[in-house]
Amino acid sequence: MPKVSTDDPSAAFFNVYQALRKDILAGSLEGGQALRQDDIARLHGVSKVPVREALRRLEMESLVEFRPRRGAIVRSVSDDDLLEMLDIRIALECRALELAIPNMAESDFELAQEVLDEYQASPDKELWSELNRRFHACILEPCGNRQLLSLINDFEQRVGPLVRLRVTEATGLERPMREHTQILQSCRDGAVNDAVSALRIHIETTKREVAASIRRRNISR
Amino acid sequence: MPKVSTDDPSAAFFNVYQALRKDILAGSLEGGQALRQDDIARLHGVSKVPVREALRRLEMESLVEFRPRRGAIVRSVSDDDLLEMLDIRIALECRALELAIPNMAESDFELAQEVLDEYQASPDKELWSELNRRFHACILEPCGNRQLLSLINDFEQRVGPLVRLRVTEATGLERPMREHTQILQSCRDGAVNDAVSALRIHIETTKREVAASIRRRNISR
DNA sequence: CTTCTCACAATCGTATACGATCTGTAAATT
DNA sequence: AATTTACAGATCGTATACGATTGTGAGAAG
Repeated sequence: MPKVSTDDPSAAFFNVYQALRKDILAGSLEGGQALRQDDIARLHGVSKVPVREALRRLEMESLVEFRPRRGAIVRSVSDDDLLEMLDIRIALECRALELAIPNMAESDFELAQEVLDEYQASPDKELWSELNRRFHACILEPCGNRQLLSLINDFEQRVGPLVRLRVTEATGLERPMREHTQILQSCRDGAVNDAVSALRIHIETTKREVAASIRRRNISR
Repeated sequence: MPKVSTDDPSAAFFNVYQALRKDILAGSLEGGQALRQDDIARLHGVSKVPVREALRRLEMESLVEFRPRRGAIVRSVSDDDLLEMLDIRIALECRALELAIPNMAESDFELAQEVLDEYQASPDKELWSELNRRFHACILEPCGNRQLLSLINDFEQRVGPLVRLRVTEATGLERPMREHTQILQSCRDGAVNDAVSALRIHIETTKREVAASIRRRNISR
């Protein structure tokens, strides 16, 4: 018996962290909601120490906010915050693509094309956002900059669900598909500037859609 | 008697966090060095709980690394990591400048010019890096994107000291001064593309200097 | 009926306590 | 002599305990 001891060393902290993060990103927890340490601890069958570590980590991610002597609350993402994050995403993804293109091999193009084909074939709206995510990951991954890819991934996880709430349903399949195809073609051609500006316009369009959605909601109040 | 109660609420955690962060960024703690929780706790006159919270926060910043059951160590920044961070800095600062220029007022130009004048007048090498930091902050601040500025600031704090170790002494005053002047002039002209590509070249030059320094060190081993 | 005061419950932030695991050293075995 | 085993000290990760602070509701004053 190996007795590999699958027991995670600092598992308690990490489990709480992941659970809270998942719930916050999924939107199950409303912004401003108080996160009582004792409750969370009991819920996960641990004590407060790992809970506080998890909350501190989430605080660093700006997912929760500590108020002195009043504990942690779920940080609500304002409209401005969301638009700011989209601007940052433009910066990060465009740079990544710029660095990625010179490194792309034929197999990268094929992989990206497969994702687009799957996209085309999928009637399921639920899958679109996942396929969109995979396409972006696919063309950016060759950049070889792990920290950059990690940053992009973090922002995607925070921005993605919020954007999906507003535009994915409305935007349809046609426009993103056309833009993705054009980006991939420019990558194939090694046309760095064309590809980057196509990607930039692609994300800027999303940003404008989000801004429009926000505008409409604010007007109709 | 106001009895404002200057006592910080969660001061213990924050003091430890800032002290450790300062030491790590300043390089007083070598990469790989073990950070013993009990020692740090005794040193700051607190218990382990705030220490662990501080370490978790530093872990999120990739400044320390937790090894299961073996505690935390100072994360050493590899040469590749440093070059990666400079690439990210290019992405972030160029985007910030692009967003900033349309928002710049005359007073912004004046402020930036003052920094450059101070630069010119300062014979003190120690001040150059600080003035360089202030110039960058100055022209990027009008972008109005708080999260972006915060990200840029984080990277500056991590990259700055490491870059300074290698290039500041060698590069002199003339080249940065010329590049800064040109960037500011393009900003004044509202020439966004010129300003951004000048800034990009400015940072890329730094990256090349760092890469050259690394190369030389590796060859002579 | 409204507003202020005050005590009590709830919660936070941190210290202390304790089992589990790791590391280093010295004896024991091959 | 080299490698393995055994044991002790150190350290980690977490649970429990406790003072401090803040919100809250009942009762008194206006």
